[in-house]
Parts: sequence; C-alpha cells; structure tokens
Amino acid sequence: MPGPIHDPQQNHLLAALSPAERERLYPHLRLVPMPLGKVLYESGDRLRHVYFPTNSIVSLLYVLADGASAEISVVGNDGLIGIALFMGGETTPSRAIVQSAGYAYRLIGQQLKDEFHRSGGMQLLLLRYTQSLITQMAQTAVCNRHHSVDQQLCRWLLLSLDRLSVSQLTMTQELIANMLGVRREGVTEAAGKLQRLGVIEYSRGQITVLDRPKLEQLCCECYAVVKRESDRLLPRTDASTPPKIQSMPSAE
Amino acid sequence: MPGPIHDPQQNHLLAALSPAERERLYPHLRLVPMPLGKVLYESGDRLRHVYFPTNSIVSLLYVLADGASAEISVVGNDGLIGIALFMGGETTPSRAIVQSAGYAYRLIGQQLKDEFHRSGGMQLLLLRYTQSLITQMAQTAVCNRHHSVDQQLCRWLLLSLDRLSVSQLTMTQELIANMLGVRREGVTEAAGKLQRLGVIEYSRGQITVLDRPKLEQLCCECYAVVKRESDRLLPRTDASTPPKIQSMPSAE
DNA sequence: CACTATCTGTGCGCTTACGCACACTGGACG
DNA sequence: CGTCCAGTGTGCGTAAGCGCACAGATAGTG
Repeated sequence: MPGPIHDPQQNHLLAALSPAERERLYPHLRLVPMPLGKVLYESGDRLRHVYFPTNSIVSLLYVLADGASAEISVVGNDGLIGIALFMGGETTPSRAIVQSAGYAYRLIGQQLKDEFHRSGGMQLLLLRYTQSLITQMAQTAVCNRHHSVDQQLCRWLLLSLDRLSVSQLTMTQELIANMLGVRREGVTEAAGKLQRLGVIEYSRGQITVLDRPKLEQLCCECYAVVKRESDRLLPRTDASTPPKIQSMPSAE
Repeated sequence: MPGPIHDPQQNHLLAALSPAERERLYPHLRLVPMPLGKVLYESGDRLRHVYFPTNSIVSLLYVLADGASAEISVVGNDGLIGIALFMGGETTPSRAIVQSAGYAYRLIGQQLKDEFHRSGGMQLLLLRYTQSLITQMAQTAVCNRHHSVDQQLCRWLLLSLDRLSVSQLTMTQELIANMLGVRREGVTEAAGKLQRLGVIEYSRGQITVLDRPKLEQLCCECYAVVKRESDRLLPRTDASTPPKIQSMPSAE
C-alpha cells in the first residue's frame, strides 16, 4: 500500500528546514519502505543512518535482560530516529522498531552530523526536537508509575493517531502489550472496555478509533502534557510560509 | 556543614573544560548553598540560572495534577541542572528539588548559552551529558514498569551514593517515597528488609550503606545500565591530565 | 523532665495486575 | 471444504502495592 505521492516535506522536521539546508540535504535523502516489525537498530548498535518517517511510526523500546520491555517514546512524521548520532554517543541502549508500516527518508549519519555541526537552523531544530522527546520519555516514566493500563492504552492510541493520517491502525493486542510493557490480557480487557463504550472498534489486528474526543477524555493527563510541550517546542509551520524556527528572543 | 574547600573542579563537567573555556566561565561562577528541599525551579518556570552541583544532589521530578510525583533523574557532581536552556526550550515541565544538601556553582543562563553556541568542547560535553540523562530517564521508565519497590530502592540508593563522597545520606523514608512515587510504607518495608540483611542501617532520616556490593547484587539491572552508559559517554579524566572530551574518531 | 512533632513500624482490606490455562473465532491456505 | 493458527475472550489463584488507621520510638523544645 505505497501511498501514491512521497515528499520529504511530509516529515515535519524536514519541512522546517531553510532553503539552503534543503538544498544541501534533500539530494541525499533516500525513500525507504518501513515494514511492520522491522528493527532499525538494536541496543548498542552503531547507527549508520537516521530516518525521518513520513507515514510510518517507530517505537523506541528499552528491553530488559529477561526480555521484558517498555516503550519509551514514539516517533512519526514529527521527528527522526537516531538522535544519538548528533548527541555524540553514537549508540543508545534502546531498540527502534517499526510499529506502523509506511515510509521514511533515510540519510547517512555523517551527513546529518555535518549539517548539525554547521550550527545553523537545523541544529536548533534538532535540539528542540530532542527536548520534546525527553518530555515524552519523562512523562512515560510517570505514567508507568501512576496510571492504569486502561489510561495508558488511551494515551498510546492517541500518540499513534497523531502520527497517522487515518484513524485506523494495524496492531495486534499482543504487540500493544509489548509496547506498554503489560500483559496481553490486560490490553484485551482495556480494549474491550473501550469497544463497549463505542470509542474504538477492532478485529484481528485492525483498530479503528470512532470517538476521539471520548478517548482524550478517558486518557490520563500524560498525553496532553506531552502534546502541549511538543507543540510549544516545535510549532508547525504552514507549508507555504517561510521556514521558521529561530532561537528564541533571548531573555535574561 | 560547609565543606572546608570548594572548587569548581569538584563538578565533573566543569573539570572537563579546556583552559580557554575555564577562563571564560569560571569568573562568572558563583558558589551557592543548596539546602535540603530547596526548589530550584518549578514546572514551566523560565530558567534564569544553571547549577553545577559539587557535593549536593538534585532530583528532577514530574508532578501530576493530583500531586503524585516521580523522580525521572538524579543530578550530582556529574552534571548540571538546566539543560532546557541550551536545548532551546527554555523551560521544562519538571521540578528540580535539592535531595541532599551541599553546594553548587551557579551560572547565569545566558552565559551558558553563549558558551554552548560557540560550538566548542563544551557543546560536545553538554550534549553527551544530555544523552546520559536521557538514558537515565528511559531506564527509570522501564524500571517503574517492571521492578519491585525493593529493587528500585536499591537503585535509588546506589544512584545517590555515587554522587556523594560519604556512604551516609540524610533522607527520610517519606522523601524517598516521594522520589520513587510509591507509598511511604512501601519504603519502610523495603528498607527494613535491607536493614535486616545488614546492607544498610538507618534511623530517623540518616541512612548509612554498610555493604555496597550486596546492594548492587540485590538491585535490578537498571542501575548498571545507566552507570555503564554514563561512564561511556563521560569518561572521567584524571584531574591532572589535560582536559579531554573531543568528538569521537568520526566513523562511517 | 514532660511535651510534642517527626519519623518509623505494623496490620488489614481492597484493587490492580500478573501468570497460567484453555476455549472460541475468523481468515488463510491447501 | 476442512484444517490450522494467529488473534482474542475469560476465568481462575496469587502477588504487589495502595489507602487508611494507629501504635511505638526518637529527638528536639520549652
């Protein structure tokens, strides 16, 4: 189901680059398919590429020695996979796995690093994106501590929905359980409740969200906190207006 | 109990600066006391300063609307408080609170930003530190999900111990419970077990670690993962050798 | 020395989630 | 058309943690 039209601008970070930055980077972008379940990198792998998803979604998971895991963040067309490259560590102890099939633009790691170290708009952009990722991770930690599986499922659905153009996602309860780090049966129960409430509908790996407002209402505050913070850090620009993120009107 | 001698070099980040960087920054550093419980900033506060702890420890907490909270990372002489300044967001949704009294060197935010944007060694250093902070947060999220209060208490003690020069810390069970986001009684039980095992000893807010190896053994893997990753990202330099962190021998 | 506030210990009922076992169902495939 | 199996539903018993209530214990204070 390759979407008919592909364009780097479908990724918000790529869309936010200045004309000069585009000119330098776009020629090196390569469109690659992102099949469901593909592992972009394992814990400790040296990263060779970074990926800018367009219509795909990637989960960053931490996996424990006993195989248990938990998702610490979700990346879609709002971000990129591979921040460890420009943060200087080159690797991270996490696994990146495709959670929703689609496409992404891929870039050789060194080229991203070069652009980053020009210290221009892209550096500011990537740092801000990293901060929003940090917020997502931290809020996930709190959510894991204090909220029920029901609430976390809502949060997870909303995060995924925001990164898709449709309200249907292909995802079995088993996989969701892996992401959330809970039992499959727990997801079955939570999803059952949502279905009975008419909020979602699903069968055999196809989940359709019917009533998003209700979903937000059932969700814990964690989703809203993360959303608000990313909107603040990475204001979406109208595709027609000139690119935008500059350093803030320096206070102090 | 002001320690007799104070020196910016007691903070590992400050110690790792090049001579030129030191010359620019050290004159602006101001030694400030960090009393127990002091709030350096609240969620959403605009940061005015950054703090480089020497012998104090600061916790970053996320606080929920209902008052529940969870610690997402710990900062001591290995780091600084206020990364949002150079990441571009200027604020974060977290609270920074002094967990162990002591001192820190304070710097006006703008001066840190200026040095950061010189794109020299300090930028690389701060980015690497940020990555290690990300690792700590992510591992905390997983730990919250999968490990028992007993294990988390061990992890927390070890993280604190690493940032102190002594093996005794001043901290009530009530406060530890706040940090971990669990009940006070849960901490009482866990601490009781550790005391019966002869691993720690405590009374009325004074905790002494007697058997650190045992503590590490009782702990979940999360502590080790974070430790290993920070050691990798921020190799400690012998204070006598010339400063050190440069960009990695660029691969690819 | 008595008083008081703080810190710690303990018990109990309740909820949530876990681990396991197994039954059902719908779609793919030979 | 029958078989098979991934995906889902359900029902246990068990364990961990919560909320609450209250009892003891220790240090400071007047």
